[in-house]
Amino acid sequence: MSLESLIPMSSYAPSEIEPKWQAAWADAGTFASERDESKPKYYVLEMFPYPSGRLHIGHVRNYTMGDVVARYKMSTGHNVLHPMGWDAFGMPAENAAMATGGHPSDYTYNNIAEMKTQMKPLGWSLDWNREFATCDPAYYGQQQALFLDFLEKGLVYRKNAVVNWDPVDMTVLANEQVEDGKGWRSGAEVERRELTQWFFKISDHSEELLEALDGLDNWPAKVKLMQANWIGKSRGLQFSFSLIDGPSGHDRVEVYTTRPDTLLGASFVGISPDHPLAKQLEADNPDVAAFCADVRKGGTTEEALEKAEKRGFDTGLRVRHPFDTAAELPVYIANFILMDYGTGAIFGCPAHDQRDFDFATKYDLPIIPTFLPSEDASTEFTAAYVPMKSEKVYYCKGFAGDDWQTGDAAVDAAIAFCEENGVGHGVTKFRLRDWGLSRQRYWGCPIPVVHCDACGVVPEKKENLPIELPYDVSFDVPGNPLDRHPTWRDCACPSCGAAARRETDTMDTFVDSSWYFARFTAPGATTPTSAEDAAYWMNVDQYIGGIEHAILHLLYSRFFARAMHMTGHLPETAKEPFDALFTQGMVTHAIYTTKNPQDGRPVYHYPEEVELRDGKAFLKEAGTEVTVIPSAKMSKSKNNVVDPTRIVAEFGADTARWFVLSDSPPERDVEWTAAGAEAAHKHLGRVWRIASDIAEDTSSASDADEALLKEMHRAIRDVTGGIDSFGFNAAIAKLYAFTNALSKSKAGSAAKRTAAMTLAQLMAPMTPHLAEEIWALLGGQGLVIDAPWPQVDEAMLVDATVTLPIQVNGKRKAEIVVGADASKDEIEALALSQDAVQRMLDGGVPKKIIVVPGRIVNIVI
RNA sequence: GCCCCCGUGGUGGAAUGGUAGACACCGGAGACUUAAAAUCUCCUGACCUUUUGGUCGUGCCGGUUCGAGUCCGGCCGGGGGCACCA
Repeated sequence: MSLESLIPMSSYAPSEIEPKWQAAWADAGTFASERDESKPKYYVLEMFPYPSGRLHIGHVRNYTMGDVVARYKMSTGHNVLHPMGWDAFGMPAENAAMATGGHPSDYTYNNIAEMKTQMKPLGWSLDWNREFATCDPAYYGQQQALFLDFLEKGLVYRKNAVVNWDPVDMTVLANEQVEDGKGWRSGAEVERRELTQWFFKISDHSEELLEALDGLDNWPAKVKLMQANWIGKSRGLQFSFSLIDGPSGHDRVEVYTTRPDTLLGASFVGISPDHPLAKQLEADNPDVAAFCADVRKGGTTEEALEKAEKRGFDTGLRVRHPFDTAAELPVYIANFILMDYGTGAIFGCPAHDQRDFDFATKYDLPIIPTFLPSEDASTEFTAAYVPMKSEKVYYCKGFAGDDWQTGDAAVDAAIAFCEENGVGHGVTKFRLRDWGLSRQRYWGCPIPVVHCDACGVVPEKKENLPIELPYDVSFDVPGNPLDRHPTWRDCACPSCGAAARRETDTMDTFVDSSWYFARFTAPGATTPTSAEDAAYWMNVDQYIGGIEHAILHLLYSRFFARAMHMTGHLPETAKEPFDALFTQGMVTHAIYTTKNPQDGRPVYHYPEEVELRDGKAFLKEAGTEVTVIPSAKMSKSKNNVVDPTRIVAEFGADTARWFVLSDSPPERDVEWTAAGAEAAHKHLGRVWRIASDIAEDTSSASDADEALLKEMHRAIRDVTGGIDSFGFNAAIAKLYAFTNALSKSKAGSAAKRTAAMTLAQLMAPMTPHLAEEIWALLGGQGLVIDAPWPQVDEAMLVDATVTLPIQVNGKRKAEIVVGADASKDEIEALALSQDAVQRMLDGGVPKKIIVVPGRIVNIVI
């Protein structure tokens, strides 16, 4: 035995390979992006992270998907922009400051440094030269400049809006800080309170934001549908009920309805507790005031309002029905009517609206049907009758149009009739509300305006930007530290120079994330964007992020792009900033739990404490059986968070990257399993071994060469198609199949080398380090990332014969192999001659034979 | 409550309306090894059947079609969003 054979054979060692190639890319400046008019540009962007300080496996999946696209586009000759930054303002930093006494700024920048350290080893093709955090004064100063331009253009205004008010902590709470209508710290019952706040006029753009959805061909249909429903365009009738003996200044109640065809079924009028009439009554009547105060308890979310028990207060006031003048309807203040939508007042038709039906039942109001499923009027109503508007129904109390007509037709007819008779007019309304951007918090972008006793609200001068957050603040008491800072609020009025006060509200963090994609095109510009860079790099060709952002972030960004165009910061072509959108699923992980024997409460165990035997899970130390909750969202408190840093240390970045892409379709959730990660690692080791063997192979050409090369071209076709269509899991399945074919092939060394180098190229977007290593091992020129993407030779995809399944009455009975150019008659004859078919026919004649060329034959008997 | 999505073997999943279960995990058998690990080969939806083969099968119920996991209607279950979490 020679000494050499005692030395263990070298093996796949990601800890050596990965830093080496990362250094090689850095040395070559591979990912630094600059304008280059000679190449087509490609801008790929993943939603930037909140710097929590810990990289999450979900981030790994998100950024690896973007990385696959970026690297693939680099290989197809594109000048790729793939930047990274930090969505760095927000509540967690303030909460941390309150909990630990630190400063939000220190907390945030430490987290950024920490997370960046964890991100680097993953080998993502990011251009770190363009990095910024939204809490950098250089960034938010430009955001303040945008705000001032929007203000000047009339895109921003002030009005009153309700917030969650914690009466004990004397502070405004976020929705997530309200639990069951109570403040999360104080436990006090939250009240809805009005404050004057800043708003973006997004509702002016409702129609356009809705219509432009049609042009977003590369957005998921579900996201467009959700946005369309959110914008909520509706056509209806707006008209007034005249008020009988109303308080002074109130002689009518203006209502909006999308179902004017049910007007003769009205049995009450409901107004929002925030309606001017309700406020007037509240001031005069202690009972009304008590009811309104009670209704204002609890949070402000639509969910809370909708789920709350439907309650009303009979004001004693009556209105006259516009058509049935004998009828008087009671006016209720009702807790389920929103002041923000329509006119803040409705009429209730209990027969055709379940909510109104419940309300009428509760307060003993009449239920008057206006249409029925048949002309038989004797049916008793136990629930509201709400057919599809496209369904024809019989109008027993119609006042316009035919007796039998669809709801849609009846609405149109009713609006026309009402307009002719001077009862209101048809109007189009949108559900979309203006975007309230004021936050009564420290850790956000200061709103650059000044309050002057003489001049009112005055915009800050641009040369004074950025209005920086003061560092010397404390978080020992609840509330906004800017409000109680001794000097920061004090300033001179930009208009008259008199002593004035700064606005202490900061901006919603959605503002920060509504234009960062534009800033990445010129992160150092002394204006929000640079015209040349924006023109070259915009739009984002591929945007990737979580489905949880389907509505708000994406809608706000679409609005911002329009507003930035109106103020000269983006070209017209960038009004829809994201050409293609992909929404990826979460990474989940099983939760392992046992019950505490004392109190029966769940105890959560780390995956490392658990071992699996016979399909069951047990605690390693105690041997106790553990309950497994599969596919749960990762949560620190449930001890089921997978730490990418540990995975990279154990298996390498390529394994982590390969696994998060391999098992599930990218738009769906993927469950992280230790077994899956190990399997991915084994496979990469196998690829490495196969390539190493091929590097030393010297066999001559064989008749297996062509089969291998045909397999290779099929792999090129399928992997390329998989990446193009975000079918990463399917692409990886093809790579497994191709690797199996390569491993079993008896082809000569030249063909195998070609196949293995192509395999390296096809794997490079997913496992770039291993791909570079194999490429170098097999004598590839330069870096694999610089090599042009392999091309399919169509001639290599053609097969001489094709296998067709034969069905009888839609069930597969046999299979035939025919020439690729076989005629229909030949195929029919061969299909009929099959034993199984003859048996089924039993001497009879088929009724019909369907031949789908290249696909299937179906014989109907 | 409202809007949107998803549901396929023991598991993750594949499948332009055209052979359901590709590819992988787990499990089983074998090869190699003194042994183990690693690696390699084969098997692996359920039920019936000696082989051959047959029947059932994509959450549930119904429909369209020569043909449905895929399209339509209704239900059940899970997830996302609901405007101050990011």
